[in-house]
Amino acid sequence: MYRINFSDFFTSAFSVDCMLFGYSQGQIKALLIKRAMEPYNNFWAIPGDLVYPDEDLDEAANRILKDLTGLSDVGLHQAQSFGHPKRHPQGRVVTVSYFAMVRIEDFNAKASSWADEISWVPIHDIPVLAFDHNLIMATTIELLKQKLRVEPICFDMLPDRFTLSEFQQLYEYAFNQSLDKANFRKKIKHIPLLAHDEKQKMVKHRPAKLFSFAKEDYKTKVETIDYQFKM
Amino acid sequence: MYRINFSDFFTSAFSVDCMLFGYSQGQIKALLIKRAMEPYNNFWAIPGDLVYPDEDLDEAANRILKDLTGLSDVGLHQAQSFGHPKRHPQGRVVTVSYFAMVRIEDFNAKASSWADEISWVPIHDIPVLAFDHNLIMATTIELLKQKLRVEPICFDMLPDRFTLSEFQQLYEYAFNQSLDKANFRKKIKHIPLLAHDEKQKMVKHRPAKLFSFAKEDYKTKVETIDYQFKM
DNA sequence: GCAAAAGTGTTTGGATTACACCCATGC
DNA sequence: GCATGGGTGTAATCCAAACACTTTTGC
Repeated sequence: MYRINFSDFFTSAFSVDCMLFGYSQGQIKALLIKRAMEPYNNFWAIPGDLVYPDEDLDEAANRILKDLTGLSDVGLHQAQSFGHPKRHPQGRVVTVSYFAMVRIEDFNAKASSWADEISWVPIHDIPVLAFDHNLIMATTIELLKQKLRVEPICFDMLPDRFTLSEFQQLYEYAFNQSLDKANFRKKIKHIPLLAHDEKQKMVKHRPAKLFSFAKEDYKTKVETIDYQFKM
Repeated sequence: MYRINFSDFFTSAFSVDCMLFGYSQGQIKALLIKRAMEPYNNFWAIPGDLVYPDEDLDEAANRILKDLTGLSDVGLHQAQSFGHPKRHPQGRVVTVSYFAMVRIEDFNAKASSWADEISWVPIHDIPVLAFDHNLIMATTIELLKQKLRVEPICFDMLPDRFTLSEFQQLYEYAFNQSLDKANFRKKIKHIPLLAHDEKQKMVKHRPAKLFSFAKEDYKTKVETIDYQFKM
């Protein structure tokens, strides 16, 4: 029935690659680590790790995220799986890629046992990476962009309180096109935002109003009316 | 560094589940097989198989498709991976789900070594399935619906020559809502279709014109202008 | 002629676009 | 006062929904 023994199928390992995306200085950035071990020693890579035999995929992704950032309860999104037989030099390792959005300012990502250096790199300037990580990165960034269009995940990257221009610039960077300010503001009218009395400070022009995303209102809208976030 | 030996990670297997979708009698249907072996003997299940240690994931998906239908060169779409440690009773098996569209009339799907019965089941009437296949099926159907909105994959399910009403009914069934005929025809104006002189036959009403999807024109449009299929 | 579905035109209101203009702040 | 972005209004246009109507076939 099979050309090998049944038990010979149970000789593979799994890893989870966990992409972190954040937003700062008008750019969407991905967290990369510099590997401090073979193979691909000293190459930039996507944070990832092997999955324990008794661990669920989501669990492993959360563990890696926790190790790297100290954060838990971050919304994780599964992207794609990659399984070329030769993709890992030390054996058959199929990897499942995940991604999550974080606020870069909220924490200090720390080097962990597998890395001695980390860096936030703009998604439009990704260098050559270890393994097949360039393929994984490119595929995942495409998925991120798709989700930016239909889910309010941008607010997980923006600061808790943000200006409408910051919001706009995020989309301008993601889709690499400039948008008309007035039209952008009309387009987002449907999104439940909370306007604060607080204003921007220390800017040498008219200070902008600060907003936050009204998550609860959003959830209610989704459940009650047939609301679909759209950008 | 790890709480188990490095070699103990290489004790897992992975499988590929390969959902086939087709369209007949106004319904989108999925191909299910009745298992003819333990575990879950006699349960309906998604066709799938273990992946050989030297086989890529896409390759395995193509192999299963070929075994089942005799078809190759079918557009396969990767959906999601499922890895709960207890999802398979015989060991750690992570599964990657794929789906593909086929023309049900074009071939006779045949029972294979793992199944003695197969059936095309409307996606709105899926029974209880083996393993965690209900979860996999539901997730994949959602993805199918998403792709129906932004990629011309419906034409892989429709007959080579179809009427505009058949086309419309496919979307009506998928999204479970009726659509206005006149408006539907305006909405699809942007899709490159080829009108044939041929007409529907053997119908007791005005025969409808037959169309096919102009795949080459579509590709050109995507490459030259910034065209995006949208439904 | 009648039933049934194919196929088309018109009106309306809401969204999208381009563009112009005013406002508040630091220096 | 001026530079810099914040913030808003308007008119033209496109698009989608609702609905009515004509056409072609079998019986």
